[in-house]
Amino acid sequence: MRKINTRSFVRATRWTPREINLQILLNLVREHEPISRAELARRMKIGRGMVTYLTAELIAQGALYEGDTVDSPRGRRPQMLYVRTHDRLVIAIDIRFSSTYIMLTDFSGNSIAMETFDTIEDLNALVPELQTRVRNLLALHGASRKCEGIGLVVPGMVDAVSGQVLNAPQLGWRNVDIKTPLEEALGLPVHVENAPIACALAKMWLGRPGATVPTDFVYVTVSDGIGAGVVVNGQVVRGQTNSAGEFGHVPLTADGPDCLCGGHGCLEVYTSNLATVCRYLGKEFSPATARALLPSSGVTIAEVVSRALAGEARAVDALQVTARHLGAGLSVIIKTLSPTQIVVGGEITEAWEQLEPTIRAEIAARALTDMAAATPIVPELASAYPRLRGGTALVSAPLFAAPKFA
Amino acid sequence: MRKINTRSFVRATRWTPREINLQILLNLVREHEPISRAELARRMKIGRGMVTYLTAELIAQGALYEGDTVDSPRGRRPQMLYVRTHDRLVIAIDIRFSSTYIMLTDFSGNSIAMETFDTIEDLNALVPELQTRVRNLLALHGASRKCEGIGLVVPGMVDAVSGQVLNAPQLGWRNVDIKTPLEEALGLPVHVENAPIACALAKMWLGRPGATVPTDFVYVTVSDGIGAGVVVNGQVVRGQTNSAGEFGHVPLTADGPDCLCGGHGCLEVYTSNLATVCRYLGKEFSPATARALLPSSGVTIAEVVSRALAGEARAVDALQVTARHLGAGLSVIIKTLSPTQIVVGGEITEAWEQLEPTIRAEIAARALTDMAAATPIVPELASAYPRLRGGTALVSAPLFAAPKFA
DNA sequence: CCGACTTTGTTCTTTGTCAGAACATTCGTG
DNA sequence: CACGAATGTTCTGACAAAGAACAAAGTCGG
Repeated sequence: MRKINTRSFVRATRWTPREINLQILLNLVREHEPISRAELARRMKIGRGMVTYLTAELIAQGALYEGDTVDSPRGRRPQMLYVRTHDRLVIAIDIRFSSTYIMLTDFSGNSIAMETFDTIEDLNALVPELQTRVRNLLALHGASRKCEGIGLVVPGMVDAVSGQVLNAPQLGWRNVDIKTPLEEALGLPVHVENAPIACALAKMWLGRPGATVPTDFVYVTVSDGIGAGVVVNGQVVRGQTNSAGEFGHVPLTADGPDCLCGGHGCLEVYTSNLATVCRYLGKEFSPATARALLPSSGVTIAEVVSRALAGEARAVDALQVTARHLGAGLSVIIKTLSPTQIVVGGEITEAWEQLEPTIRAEIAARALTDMAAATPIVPELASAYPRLRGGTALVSAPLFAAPKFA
Repeated sequence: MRKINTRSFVRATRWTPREINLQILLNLVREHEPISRAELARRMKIGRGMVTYLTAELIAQGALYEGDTVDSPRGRRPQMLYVRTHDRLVIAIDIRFSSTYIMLTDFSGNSIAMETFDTIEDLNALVPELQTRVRNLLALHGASRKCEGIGLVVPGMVDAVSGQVLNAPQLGWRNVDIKTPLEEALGLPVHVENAPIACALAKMWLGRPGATVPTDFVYVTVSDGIGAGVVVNGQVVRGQTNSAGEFGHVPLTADGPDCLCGGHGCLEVYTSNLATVCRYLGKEFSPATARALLPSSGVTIAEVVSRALAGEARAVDALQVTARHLGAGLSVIIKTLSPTQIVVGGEITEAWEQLEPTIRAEIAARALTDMAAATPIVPELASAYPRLRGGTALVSAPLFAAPKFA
């Protein structure tokens, strides 16, 4: 039950049913590809004539294409329909604290080529660098295929409407508009988004075909900070100030270690990668000491994880404590949003077999109901490049999204 | 950007634009009443002919009615349209721990008559009692007006689809189906809903005409427990298990007092009315002692509030501590959902002038951004009967909700 | 090999709504 | 009292949805 906003509604016209049904059809093909017109007609409960009509338009638009006919037990052999993905390209860019990743993918997120370079914080240097690299990538691998846009993923708050980066502390960016100069430099539409939200979008829109895709879930990223992309009713929750999902700064204790946010005992000071590495090194965690200590120590979270996997007791213990606090944090999410699942991303997921029992036990101990205790917690490995997949989703998803009416 | 759920979509038909535009029209009348056809045509950017056609259908349905013509500076005098509310009745029922309230209202929530009786937990006795009382109310005040349904508000989790009360600890109900027997007894549709959600629905659907109605907010109820109704994008968030919004059991400290939920240091053990009264009495709070102590002490939360308003230091202090913790709890809501406003309901709001500065200060100290710190916190007085208004909204809102497509 | 049957896909006709023009109504004004 | 201006109604054309009829392309059994 949704309330109509009488200040910004979209009135239906004579072509509205067409728009809606085209979009439903497109999504049915996406999720059941390959699929025949007759099967689509059955699923949509419309006549085959209508399907012919609608598919013709989508094929003309270049959204679908016809494949071969396939065998059928009897009767005329159906002609299969596919979503056009392989010759529609997307540039996904993931800007992180130390490195920036650029990936050329097709429309469904398959990687074609990837590059990395040291992150450049200065916009005046970054944009030309991106410009040459993107042009090279497209010249080398683009062939005759068209690039449909750029998805830029940033570790910080992004304004959904303008695409401005409101605040990205790791890059020192505040109210930075990278969208406009990049669009001018490359002549392609640029979509900018916060990393956890982009990861959530990838999960929702680029799931493996056939897999049940959740429409109510939370994607929690564990890296230098803790972020979350919240999806409710198949829609991302941004909140009034684009700052929804800051579960990293929910306090677990009133008197815990100080946090950069000004609070104390935030989830982040117990479970961020910085905190885990500090714990491994046997040092008290504080944001200041962590920044100073870690680079000099030469120990990274990946190192801690691999030592834990190798069985080193100190590393295992450090991760166990992280898991316990993470479980406490996730149970806050379960209590407040009751999602159908929680996806956890970040380097520590490589050691998921060690973490999971502890996380689950912690959640079970704190859950209000049995069903809440059983909320699936799903790891996503860093090797799947979730942020870059998110970049692709930023460009491709809008073309599959539900039209907005009323 | 919403994802289409390909397992449960609603296909558009030839009548879809009509359905959508009828609903937009109805809502425009609701919010701008009285309003003429010509004005509606301008607001919807359609021809006046279309408006005549659509309003004729709504008038035939009994959703609108024509009022008098009014003066205009020049030209033909416009004929005003109104939403039919005064002769469409709703029975709102609020079942609470000690008392049950029944209110007969019109469609927009105006009270016509009200009754109270001691709550009966036994369903076999409760349903006949409600049956006779509702029949009497309708016979006395109903006149020739039609009652459109019953909105039943319950302190506990309710399954959105079946209307079953899954768990209402204050009433000792577990998987209780009150909807079916009540519908059979009275021959009217019955809508059952959890109290904080019902309050949120009332806020969204029965706001004063002209007031800006929020579509992203959280309604927090402070009573024997802490509950919350979460509204995102104009839709209530129920979560997988109808247990979203349990902010009352978010822990503020890891080692605080035990809570009934099995956790420790939950928001509820610091800010519920039981906790506040215990604090006033100078007793350590625990759920068991509170239940035992409070009835014998004879002190209620209303008493503590009125003593605080009279300036009694102990009462003022008890409420200040509650306010401090409540501020901490609300800042969790702000961080995780970033709503455009938070509405606080419950007896303690009578002392809002004392509470507000403390709550605001606590939120400001914990907020991540200036805008988050400025999130409006709005009190709703118990004297406005928010739960009963919620009961009315349960019946009337569905008739104004946006149709679901794609 | 051929006709009966089955299923897919296309084309054509009917139906009903949207959209906009034309028209009727009702007021103020010179 | 004609005229302009605004509101409200009616009429007509255009066009998409719905569904029937038809064409296409296969299997199967005799």
